[in-house]
Amino acid sequence: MKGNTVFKRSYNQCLRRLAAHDIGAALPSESDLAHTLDVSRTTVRAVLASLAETGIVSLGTSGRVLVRHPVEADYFPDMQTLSAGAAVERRFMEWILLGDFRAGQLLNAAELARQFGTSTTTIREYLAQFQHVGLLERRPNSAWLYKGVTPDFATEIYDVREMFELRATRSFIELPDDSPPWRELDAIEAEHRALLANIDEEYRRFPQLDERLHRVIHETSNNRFIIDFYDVISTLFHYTYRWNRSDEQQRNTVALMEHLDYIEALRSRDQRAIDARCRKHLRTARATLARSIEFGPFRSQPSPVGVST
Amino acid sequence: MKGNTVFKRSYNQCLRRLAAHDIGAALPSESDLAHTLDVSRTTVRAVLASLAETGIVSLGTSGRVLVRHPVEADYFPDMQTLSAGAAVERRFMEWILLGDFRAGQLLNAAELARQFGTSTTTIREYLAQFQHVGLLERRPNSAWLYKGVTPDFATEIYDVREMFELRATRSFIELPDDSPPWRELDAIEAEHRALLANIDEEYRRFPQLDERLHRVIHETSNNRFIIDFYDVISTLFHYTYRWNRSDEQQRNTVALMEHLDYIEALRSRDQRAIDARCRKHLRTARATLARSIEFGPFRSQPSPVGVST
DNA sequence: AATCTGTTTTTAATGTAGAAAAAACAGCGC
DNA sequence: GCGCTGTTTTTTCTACATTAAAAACAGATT
Repeated sequence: MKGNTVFKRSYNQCLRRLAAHDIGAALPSESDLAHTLDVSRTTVRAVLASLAETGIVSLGTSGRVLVRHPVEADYFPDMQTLSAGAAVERRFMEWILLGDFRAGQLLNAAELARQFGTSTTTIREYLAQFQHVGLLERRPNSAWLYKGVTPDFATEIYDVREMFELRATRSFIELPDDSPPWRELDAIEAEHRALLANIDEEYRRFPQLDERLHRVIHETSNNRFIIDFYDVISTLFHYTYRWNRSDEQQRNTVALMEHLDYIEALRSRDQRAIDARCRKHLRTARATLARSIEFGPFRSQPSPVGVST
Repeated sequence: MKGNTVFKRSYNQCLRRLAAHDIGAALPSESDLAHTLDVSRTTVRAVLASLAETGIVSLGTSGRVLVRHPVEADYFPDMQTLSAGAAVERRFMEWILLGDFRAGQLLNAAELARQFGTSTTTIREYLAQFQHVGLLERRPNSAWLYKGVTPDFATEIYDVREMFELRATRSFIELPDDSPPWRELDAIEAEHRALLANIDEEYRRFPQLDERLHRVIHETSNNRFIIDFYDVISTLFHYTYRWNRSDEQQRNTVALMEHLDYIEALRSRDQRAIDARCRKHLRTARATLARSIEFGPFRSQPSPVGVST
């Protein structure tokens, strides 16, 4: 039937909020909570009922009142707070990109469902979505084909990425200096310098910063296709990044410097300079991905499940 | 449960082939048929069994033999030969793009299922696919939002289209003159001239020719993202084309001429000329879409309410 | 040995059911 | 009127069941 992950997530969120309240303080109204937790009042009521049952809140004379602070054991495990679909997405990405899975192999929906502990319906829905990442191909009335993160794939995705990012810089430099994206760029630049100053310790923070820089640029494009495509890139790189950890600090340092050059070019608002710096950085990133593909995913835990040839 | 559309489609295909056979002639082997119809032998056997039952073939001394030629009544209606998913796709596109449906409206899966005569599962799977066309937005645990074919949408889709098509011309002109895409271009050009010579009668054939030209160019890109995107464009335009039929012949004539210029530029392999002609044509096409949006879909199915003006 | 056909086993497509969540409704207090 | 809570109605989500189609298996025929 239907999992109650929304309830569990809301319950946990609610507990976190209550931790800041004083004992005996009155809780906000149901509609209020519904709005802050971004769920329906129906769910809020279920949460409140459950909290009352656990004895964390109780009905005082004028509304609900906090009886005791929540402890660690009151929370639901984090794993259970992802919706079935989101859970499948994560497990699937890890399985396909970090596991022992080769281009050209066929996927079996029933097998995956068993392994991930969900129904085939959920698996199917997710696989269908995943087609658009370009890694899966559906063969009607038959299995799914994994096309693999091959050199061809890298070329294709980077060709599009370059077009889109260059285009996005055009809209970026149209914005006034005091617009939110430029403010964000200031912050990003500052973080770059901070990170470079302490690169030996913190070089692992690079991917998160990289994502932030490229995303703020893409988002100014105001183009849903460009932004959606960046979501694909972002997800993908989150996983392929782990394939090759050799020279990681060295590579991140280079990329950070390229970012600073790129940012400087953006500030100059000189299209030619921007194109040059952007292209240069993406060339480096493309080469990094190409190397990662040579390495391939770690073979730490080969799983023979759901595989056929 | 599961529709038998594969069976019906194969049955019809089989009948079409038999029409060319002589009475008494032996049929090909099962595996042979399975290969030519591109289905499994299981399906072929079901078709053959059904044909035997209808008396169209019978088991002679040495294999199956054609008894009588099929007549019109033997075929299944074409409508039934689309898989549930494909049928929903078509009905949905017609409903959303040709029907009275406004940007910002919410879609109700159960309602759609009832209206289309399928299950909610099928509807859901299709709606999920449809997100990436950029016209629908999913709101978890709630309805789907139709974002509408708005001027913004037109701008966004054409911005990407222009980038992609220009990029595709780069790979196109790399190919040798005698490669299949250039052969196809020759054929397309010839059809353009033939159509222009008889434009008064045949101007309605333009969309099909337009699709052929742009597709052959996009496909040489060898980039799955570019090709997938052209599928989106192609589907979309197939429907929005019907929104505005004023000056149709005039508009098609202009577009055909622009195509010929574009083709000429491609032959010259001069990038600058190609860019100019391609951009010019896409500008025209973009303006046509913009005009269509002004007209909107509210013409094909006049509302049953009130009197005509 | 290779190809054909008859049979059995798997797997994907899709409808249905039931729980969770949202949305709508209704009465109450101010 | 406005916001709050209790109740009822819809709608989405997801497990499961069932059938169509594919794939695998096996004997027969050339």
